[in-house]
Amino acid sequence: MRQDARENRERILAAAEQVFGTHGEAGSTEEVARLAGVGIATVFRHFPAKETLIEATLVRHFTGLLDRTRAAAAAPDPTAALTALIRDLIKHGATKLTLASMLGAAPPPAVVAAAGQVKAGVDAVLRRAQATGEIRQDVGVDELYLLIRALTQTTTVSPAPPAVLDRAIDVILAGFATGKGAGR
Amino acid sequence: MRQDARENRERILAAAEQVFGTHGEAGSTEEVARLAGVGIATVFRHFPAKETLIEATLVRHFTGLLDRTRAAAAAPDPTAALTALIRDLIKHGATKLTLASMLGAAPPPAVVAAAGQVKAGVDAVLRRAQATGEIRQDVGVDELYLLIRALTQTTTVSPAPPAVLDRAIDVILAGFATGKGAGR
DNA sequence: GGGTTAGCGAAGTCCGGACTCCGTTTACGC
DNA sequence: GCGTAAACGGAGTCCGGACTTCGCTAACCC
Repeated sequence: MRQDARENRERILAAAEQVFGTHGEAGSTEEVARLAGVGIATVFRHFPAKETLIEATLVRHFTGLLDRTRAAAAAPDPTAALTALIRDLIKHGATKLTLASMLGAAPPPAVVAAAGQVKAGVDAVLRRAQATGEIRQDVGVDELYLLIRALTQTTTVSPAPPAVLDRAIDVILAGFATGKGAGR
Repeated sequence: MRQDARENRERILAAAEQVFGTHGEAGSTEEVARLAGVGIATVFRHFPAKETLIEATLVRHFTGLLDRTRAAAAAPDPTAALTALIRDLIKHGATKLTLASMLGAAPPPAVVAAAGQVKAGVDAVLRRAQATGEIRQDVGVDELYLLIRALTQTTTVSPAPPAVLDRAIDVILAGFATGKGAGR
């Protein structure tokens, strides 16, 4: 592959993350092309269909999340690492997880695999924190991941004031701490 | 207004809630018409633009939520009422709150008003529960409403297993209970 | 029960966005 | 530098979905 082609591909993916992240799948391919500074034909040469472009954008995005998750797994204090990871995923890393809802019921295997790796990474961080006894044992990564996804998605669609989001995350963290049975 | 017109209007709104709730704003007007058992022109006669239809659907929906909220405000045990309301809004009542994200940055005043009433209703229930001392004082309705919206939206877009959702709600409820400072 | 008119549905028009064609440009090996 | 083929961009085509038109149907009033 020629070097300019490689560069364009990267610029298209970056533009796509921006556009689809902001407008959801309603974002148009032409907008992506304009933002990337290329012609629309170039977009379709690299990604034969809009769906392909979305898929590649998602995989790229999840790969970025995976890096953050890996870093958390290696941090010294397990519980602090977990809470920091939760904040991190919700506030910075996962800005465009909304994308995940764009493929509906049948996401392509590559995306499922990438998302699964991230979830597995979060699971590892969670278990390590549970082992310290500071985090409840009776909840698993499914619940945590659901909550992360939910807040990420919602704040992406309609941003909440940072202070509100912070306190909402506090509530979740308090709910995950030990010292209280199942809520009710 | 003639009686058949009124009936059709109601059937169209019910169909719209179904269609837009399932497919988001990607749902087509034609689909709504088919589900309502009327011609597409009838839909446009009652609601001159798709946006108008969506707006009316949202107001109708929020009105339904308001009823549930009012009922909770009148229930005997404040804390039990709050937890039940949270579950209720997330699991049954708010199935299509996703719609709320459909109008983007500038929702029509009627929708804002309807949503505001619901939020005020939730606030009343929350304050009553806080007065018992069983619910943390350092969080407000903003955080609660954000979490409800988040879970509602996410589970609408990609349903989570009921057991997972239940436990996730438990975590939130535990986070709202007193007996632990701000999470961290 | 008959006239009137609000209300109806099917068959359109129109537009925006996904995708293609083709003449031109430009990176890269010699 | 120059030939060549990979890569490009803009001007299309095509389709699906929002909205309109118009001849017909049937509720309501008397």
